[in-house]
Amino acid sequence: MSDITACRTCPLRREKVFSPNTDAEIDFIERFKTREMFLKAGDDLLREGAPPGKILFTLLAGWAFRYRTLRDGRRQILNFLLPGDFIGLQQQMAENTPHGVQSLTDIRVCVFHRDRLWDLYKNYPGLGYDLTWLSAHEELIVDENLLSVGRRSAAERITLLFISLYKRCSTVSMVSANGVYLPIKQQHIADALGLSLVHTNKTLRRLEAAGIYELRDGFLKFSDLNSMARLADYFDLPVRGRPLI
Amino acid sequence: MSDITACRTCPLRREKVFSPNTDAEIDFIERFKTREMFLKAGDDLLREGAPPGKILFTLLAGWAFRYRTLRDGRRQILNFLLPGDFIGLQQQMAENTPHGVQSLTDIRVCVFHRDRLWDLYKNYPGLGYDLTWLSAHEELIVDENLLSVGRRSAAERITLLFISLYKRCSTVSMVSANGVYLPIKQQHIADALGLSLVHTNKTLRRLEAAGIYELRDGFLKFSDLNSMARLADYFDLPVRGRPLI
DNA sequence: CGGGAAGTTGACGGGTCTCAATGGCCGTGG
DNA sequence: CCACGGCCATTGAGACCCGTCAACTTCCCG
Repeated sequence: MSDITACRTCPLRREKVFSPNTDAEIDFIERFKTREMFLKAGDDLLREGAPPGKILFTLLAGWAFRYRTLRDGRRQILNFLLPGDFIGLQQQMAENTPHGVQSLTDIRVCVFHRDRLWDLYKNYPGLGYDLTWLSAHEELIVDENLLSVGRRSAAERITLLFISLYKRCSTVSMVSANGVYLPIKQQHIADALGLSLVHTNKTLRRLEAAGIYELRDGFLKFSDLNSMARLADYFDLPVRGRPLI
Repeated sequence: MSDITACRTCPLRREKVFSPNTDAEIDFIERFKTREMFLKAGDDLLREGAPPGKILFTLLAGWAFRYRTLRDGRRQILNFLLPGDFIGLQQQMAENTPHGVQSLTDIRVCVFHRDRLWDLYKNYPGLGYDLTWLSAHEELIVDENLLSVGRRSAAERITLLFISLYKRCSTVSMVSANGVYLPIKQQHIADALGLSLVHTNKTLRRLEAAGIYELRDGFLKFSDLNSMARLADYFDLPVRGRPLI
C-alpha cells in the first residue's frame, strides 16, 4: 500500500468547503484509517440486506449512490455520493444493511474500522460532533429529494437534480469549463426521481429543447444557473464548515 | 416549573426500546435540559426558513411532524415525530432552518441549549455517539418514506405508513386495545405520501372496504398486521438499543 | 341558525406508466 | 472486415393512475 493517501496531504482537504482540523485530529484520522480501497464502476460497496460490516468509508474520489429496492425490483436511489461523503453510519443500527451503495465510476475510498469509533468519540469529541454533522447533512439531502419526488413535477425534479449535483460538484472542484461530467445513465435519473425511464427520457428531451440545460458527451452545462434555480424553487442550503473525516 | 420531568424518573425511560444510560450521563442530561415546553396542537416548534434557534428538543409526549414547503404552497411531510425523537439537529448547518416542525397534538418537549452541546461531546462521548445514532436513525425513516413516495403505489404507500406508525407507536406504549390513535387528518397523509387529498381519500375508502385496516373514531387497527406487512413489502428495521436524550 | 373544517363522491383531464419498436454505439468474435 | 449482440437512448401509441375541479354531507361550535 505505498500509494495510500496521507490524510494531512489529502487533496480533498485543500477544498475550501471543508473545515480545518487540528493537527491532533488529523493524526488520529490517519491512525483511524486502516487502508484504502479501489472499486470499479458498478461495484457494490455496501450490499443491501447483508449483515452489517465492520467498516466505514469516506469517499475519496469518484461517484456513488445509495439505494433501496423492493422485492419486485423497483429501485429508489436515495442520494448520490460525492468525494468527502461519509458512508456506512446507518448500517450499525439494524440487523441488516438497510440500503446498498454502488459506485458509478471507479472510486477510491478510505476504510475505517467500526471498533475504533468509540476511541474517536472518547478522545476526539470534535470529530464525534463532525460525524453527527455529516449524518444530519446527508439527511438534509434526502429531505430535499423527498420533497422533489413527493411534490414536484417531472420537469422540476430533473432541473432540481441537475442544479444540486452541479452545485455540489462545484464545491469539490469537479466543474470544468465544459461543465460537470455526469457519470449517470437515464435509468439512474429515473430511479432517483421516482420516474419511469421512458418518461425521464421524454422530459429530458423537452427540457434540453427548451434550453434549460445542455448535455454533451456527458458534460452538463446551464445557460444561467441562477435563474434556473429560481425557476425551480431551489432551496440553497449554503454548506459552511463542512467536516471531512 | 414545579412540574418539570426529572430525567431519572422520565416515564419514557421505562420503555424497553430505549437503551439505559449511566447515572453520570443521566445527571448530565438533567443539567443539559434547561426547561420544558408545552405546545398546543398545530403550533410551530421550528419555523421553516427562520434563522436557526439556539435550542434543541426531545419530544416527551404527543405527536409532531417535520415538513418542507415550496413557494407555491405544496407541502411535503418528511417524517412524523413520536415521543423520544430528537429535534433540531439539522438546523445548525444552514443559515436558515431548512424545515418546519409542527405539533399534531398538544405536546411536551424537553429544551436543551445548543451552547452546551460541546460540553456533551467533550465530557460524555457516549451521548455524542447517541446523537449521531438518533440522526442516522431519523435518516433511515426518511429513506423509507422516499422509497415509498418514489416507488410504491398509493395503496401501498398508505398501508406502509399505517404499519410503520403502528409499529413505532407500539414501542412507546401508545397502542391500546382499540389500536393506535392517529391524530392526523387525511391532508397529513396526503402530504406525507406525495398524494392529493382527493386521491388519498378514495384510496383510504377502498383499502378500508377491502378490510386492510379499520379506522374508528381515529383509532387504527389491523386485522392481521404481519400478513399486511408482508403484502406491502415492509422492511422491518428492528430498533435495538435506541438512545434517549 | 350560521359557518367553517373535514370527509366523501363524481366527472373529467392530464401527467406518467407500460408496451413495443427502432437506431446508434461499441466490443467481440468469426 | 463485417456480423452480431448488448447496452443505451429515443419515440409512438395506448392505458391507467392520479390530480383538479366542483358539489355535497357531516359534524362541531359559536
